[in-house]
Amino acid sequence: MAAPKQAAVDKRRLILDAAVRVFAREGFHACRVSDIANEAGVAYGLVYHYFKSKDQVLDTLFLERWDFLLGAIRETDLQDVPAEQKLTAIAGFIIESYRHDPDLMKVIIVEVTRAANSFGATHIDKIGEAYALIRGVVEKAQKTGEFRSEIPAEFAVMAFYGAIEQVLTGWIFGLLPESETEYELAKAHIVRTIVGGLAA
Amino acid sequence: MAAPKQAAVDKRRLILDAAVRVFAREGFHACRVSDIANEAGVAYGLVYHYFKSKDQVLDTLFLERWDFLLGAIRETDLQDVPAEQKLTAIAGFIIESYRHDPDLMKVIIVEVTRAANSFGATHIDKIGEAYALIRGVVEKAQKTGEFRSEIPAEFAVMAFYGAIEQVLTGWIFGLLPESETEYELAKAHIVRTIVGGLAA
Amino acid sequence: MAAPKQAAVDKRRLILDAAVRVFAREGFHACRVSDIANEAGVAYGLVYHYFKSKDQVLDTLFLERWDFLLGAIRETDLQDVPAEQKLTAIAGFIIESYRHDPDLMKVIIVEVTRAANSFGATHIDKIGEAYALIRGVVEKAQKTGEFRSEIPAEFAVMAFYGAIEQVLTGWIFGLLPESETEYELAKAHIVRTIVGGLAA
Amino acid sequence: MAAPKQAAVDKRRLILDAAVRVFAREGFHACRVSDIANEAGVAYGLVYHYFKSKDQVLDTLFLERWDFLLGAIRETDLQDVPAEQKLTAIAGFIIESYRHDPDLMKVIIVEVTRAANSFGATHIDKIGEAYALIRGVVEKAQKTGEFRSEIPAEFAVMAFYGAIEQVLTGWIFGLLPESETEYELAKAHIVRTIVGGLAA
DNA sequence: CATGAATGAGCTTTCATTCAT
DNA sequence: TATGAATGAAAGCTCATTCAT
Repeated sequence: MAAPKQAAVDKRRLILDAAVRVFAREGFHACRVSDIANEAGVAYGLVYHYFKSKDQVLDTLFLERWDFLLGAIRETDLQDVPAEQKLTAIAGFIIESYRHDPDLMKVIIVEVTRAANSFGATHIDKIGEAYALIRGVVEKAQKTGEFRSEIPAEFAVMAFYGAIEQVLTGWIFGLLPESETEYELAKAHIVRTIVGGLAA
Repeated sequence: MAAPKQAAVDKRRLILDAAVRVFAREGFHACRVSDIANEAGVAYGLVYHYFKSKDQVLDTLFLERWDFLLGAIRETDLQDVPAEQKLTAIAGFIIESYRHDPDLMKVIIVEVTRAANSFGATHIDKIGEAYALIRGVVEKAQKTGEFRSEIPAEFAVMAFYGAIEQVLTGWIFGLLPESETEYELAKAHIVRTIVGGLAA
Repeated sequence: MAAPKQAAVDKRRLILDAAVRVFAREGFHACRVSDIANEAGVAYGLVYHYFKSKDQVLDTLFLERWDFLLGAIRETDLQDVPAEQKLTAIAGFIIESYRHDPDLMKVIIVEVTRAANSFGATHIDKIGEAYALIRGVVEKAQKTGEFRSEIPAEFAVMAFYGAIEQVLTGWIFGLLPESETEYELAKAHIVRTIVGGLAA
Repeated sequence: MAAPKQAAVDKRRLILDAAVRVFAREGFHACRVSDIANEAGVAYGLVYHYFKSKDQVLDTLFLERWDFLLGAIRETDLQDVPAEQKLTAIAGFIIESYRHDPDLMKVIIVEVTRAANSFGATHIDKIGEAYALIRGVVEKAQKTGEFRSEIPAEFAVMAFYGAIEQVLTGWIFGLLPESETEYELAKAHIVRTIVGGLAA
């Protein structure tokens, strides 16, 4: 799948990037393949030259990013630092992903991660892999006594990941203010909430 | 718009209930109106006798349930109990909603609450209302000193609500075990995580 | 078909009159049977109590009026007056019909008289009857020498009837000014044009 | 919008020509888009590749022909000949249009020119333009004394154009005999009637 | 007579996908 | 590679008509 030629312009990349914008703006179901082609400035037959179907375009976008995320989590997990710091790194990575390309994260959350009847089902294993990795972090912390064992690791993971996705959803829906500062604050606040708790 | 007659069988209700099952099983976009009619055991056109469009069926389902949820949160907020107890009540109500009708909550979360480009946008105000009510609970607790003020209320709300939705998502995707006991544990764990934190 | 009871209100008549307004306003194809019922203030099942179908409503309206027109032409033809006077009477009758109920004449012209593929075909004989009667007037005038025989009677009839229908069409489309005076002038002008010609 | 390539066969033209036959045979409302596609021997969707809707197919047919008619009238008006000769040319052009493509003229008259509630309303300006041009011819003739001023030009136009349309309607309904000779005679008779009058 | 819930065939339109060039 | 004309299945929606009450 690596770009076979790296021509003047990589049309395949052009199409993928255009698809992100179109999926984010109109939604996967609402948009047409021709919208993607128009956005990319190519004939829409070309989309089918590079991808088997409209679905495969989204699959590609998701997998590219998600594998990157899994890699980042794995790497983080290898560090010899407190679990809290690891969770901060993971939350930070996801929020940086959003900061870097909000449209892509919007598409991934809205069209894949929560789409239980379509892409969410297709990629359930990949999605579960992320949860499993984070659970590893939590479980280790519980063993070392950094985290209390009272709360099952699975629940802890869901709370942690759900909090992140919800903050992103808040930005996506315009319900939470967005700015460089807000992004930074979000990283800290999420982990502080989940790890430290709201109680005084 | 309420059933004007309450005949032998309320066909309108029959259609709504069938729609929940069909939307949950196949997804809103993937299913056809005829699937709903078949599931309800009524003629195709009757769906359009009671509802203006396929969209309106989902709108109706969402609003019915969401207004009920808003009412429950408002009522909870009136109680003179600690914030933690209020959050437990709210989490409890949502999880009970899921226990009572998992299909309906699946549809609401998957097709509305996270559907930024379609129904989520339509019902953004209603959705935001729920967040605002929960924020009220948190802010009051911060004023009384029950919760620390360090974490902005908006973030706290997102963490709390996101954790709940994510647990539900875990059940929906089959990534989290489901049972009567699990439902009960979930209520406690979520609030304990958000309020008490994961740290030992 | 005579009103069987002549009740407090003749619902059948109510429906017919409502149909005229609705057909005129929205067109036969564009309107729904329920529009007629609403306009008449009755349940739309009642339309089917009095009429076999939507088509039959228009058939009834057309035949009622057209038979009246045929009667008027026949009567006119019996008079012992110059052909010009007869044509004036016929044009006068049609224009009076329009003045009395513009909606009905609009419906008859737009939905029947020119509707070659639907009601025009159904009622072709009735329509042709009118032409035949007028042709009789012209032919007699040609025999007596009042009209010149150069122009075949069929053409003369088409010119005469076409001129009238076109003036009505002008009113219907709002391309010709409408007023009591205009109606009177129209009667005279049409016959003067057809009989006397435009030439100085 | 003109065929950009002029391929082996111009499918767009094929569809338009097929539509004329189908509209004429079955009527605009009664026919289905698939009838047009079948008649043209193309796939269903191709109609929508070239036209936005079924309506637009008829719009296109009407405008193509009507603009041609307007051009012909304008050109005729520029000639320095008696008004009677101009009217003969105009009537001649319309009748030639019918002779050349009876189906198209049938469609234009039945589905547009008299369809007060649908296409007639849409194209009211274009239709009125034709009347205005003819009125110009009449008014000039009235100024020069060729025509008498007694009859308002608007009425004269309606009589003239109505007579033509009615003769065409006669052919369309099969109430008037059709033949090459008849077409020629019609041109002369119509103008002779309107200009010379029926009176001896 | 009168009602309007219930039916379902049939329509227009959309759009992912194919394929000849 | 690149194009966009061509395909046709599939879906939402309308509405004339029926019928139980």
